[in-house]
Amino acid sequence: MRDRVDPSGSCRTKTCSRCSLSRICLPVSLDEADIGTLGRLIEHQPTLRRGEALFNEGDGFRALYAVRAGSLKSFTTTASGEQQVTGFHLPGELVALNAINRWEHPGSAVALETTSVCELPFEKLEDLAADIPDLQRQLLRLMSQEIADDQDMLFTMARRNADERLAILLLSFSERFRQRGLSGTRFRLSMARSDLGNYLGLAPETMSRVFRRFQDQGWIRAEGREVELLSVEALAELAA
Amino acid sequence: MRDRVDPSGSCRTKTCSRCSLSRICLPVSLDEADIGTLGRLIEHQPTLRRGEALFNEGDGFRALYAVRAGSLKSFTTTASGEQQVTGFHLPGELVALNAINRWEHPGSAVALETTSVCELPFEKLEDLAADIPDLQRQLLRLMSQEIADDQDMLFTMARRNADERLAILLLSFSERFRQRGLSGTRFRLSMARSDLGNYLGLAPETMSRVFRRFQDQGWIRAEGREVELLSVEALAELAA
DNA sequence: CGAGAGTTTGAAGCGCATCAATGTCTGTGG
DNA sequence: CCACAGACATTGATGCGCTTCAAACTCTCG
Repeated sequence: MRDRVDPSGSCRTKTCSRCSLSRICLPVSLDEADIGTLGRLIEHQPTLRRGEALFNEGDGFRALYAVRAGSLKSFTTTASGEQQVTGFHLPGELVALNAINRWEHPGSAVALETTSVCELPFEKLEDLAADIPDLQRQLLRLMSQEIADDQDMLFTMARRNADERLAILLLSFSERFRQRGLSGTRFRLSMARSDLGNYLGLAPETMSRVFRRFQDQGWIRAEGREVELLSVEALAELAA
Repeated sequence: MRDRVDPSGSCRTKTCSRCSLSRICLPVSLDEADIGTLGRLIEHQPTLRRGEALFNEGDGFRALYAVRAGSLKSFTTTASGEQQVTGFHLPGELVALNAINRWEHPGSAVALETTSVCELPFEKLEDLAADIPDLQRQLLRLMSQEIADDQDMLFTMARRNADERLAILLLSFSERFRQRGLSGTRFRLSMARSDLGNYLGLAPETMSRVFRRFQDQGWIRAEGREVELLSVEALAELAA
């Protein structure tokens, strides 16, 4: 049996060494000793209820956050009050990478369910990265990947229709759940349809219609927030 | 008189110390000595003609590039041959930040006019960043800003109509030219309308129509690739 | 000067947003 | 445990903004 990553709760101590997420989180590629050092950096591991904010747009930036369990959405808000969802964050993923330059959060992050995170004070993380080459490299890699992913998303928004966008998103979640040792074909989306739609630049009504179309085609089964992918191939063809 | 950055040609030597772009490029916030060290990293300063590629999608990643003079566009290509422009790069800006993780370029970069760049071998840059805390910080800041900018662009694509998109783009260029000591109200766009449109997720015909609308409103004057902003206020209001 | 790329303009159609109404879930207090 | 409120989801009808197609025009540069 393949190694499994327990996505909820097996990292109860303020250390990375015994955290089941260490293979997909920041410590990836660090050796034992360095993982220990990194773990000692963590000062707080706040737990948030559904709807609670990890930070708000405009807040001062002090730390990066690694999701330990649960999930978050990031979003910006316009003057007129509308929201734009910029991303969803699953266990092992880093939040606030966009806040480093201005030393201020350009958007908010809110828990989509009961969620706990590891707080990584950024100045200390920087100091540590200067001492541990592998950590520096990993930080740069994660940020580089975030840039590549965002640019991919730009392409999706610019050139794909509603069906293709949803197919791409479903496959993205599938892959991310799989990496975390969960099923890649059956999972629970913790966010509302309207959040998914907002992220994809589509109205909630359109989301609903596309979900229906996919079900009518027999490609997925969706009951509320539970989703089952019945034909990954069909979705992949749409996404191609 | 304000300091001016000569955007073309005043950095003829393989050093950052005497480069007029050092105040907006990677060396920002480094001291004299460190700037010298950084400059010694530069091995090549290739010059590209219009249409020549700096690198192609799928090429191995070895170095970051800083634009010295001229301009580039980044883009990805689909299986079916269509292009998606992911960015335009002006002097002082870094190219290939999206290639670090996979050690491979996820897109191509092509010169929009005669363009020269400084090649920064990445592994050496990493080593140097570990020695020079300010350099490490600057690298992380630049990448963080790129993430924030891309996410901003995502918002633009998801929620803005054609007029608003063009207004936002024109103001972005205006600001970037201004930072480089050039006029923020009169400048030459080195890329085709179709590239601008592609970047904004709009058809070339739509670009043409929006340009016309802006001119009819008296907000801009456009003759070919020369653009003059007549009412920054009107554009800013659209972009708000 | 000529050719090909880039631009403009008009006409038609389609995809998605919007509006409106109904239906369904979730969690809370009686 | 049930009833209810409020958020969320679904479905249909309509309209608008953009794409697409087509054709003429105009740069640019070899």
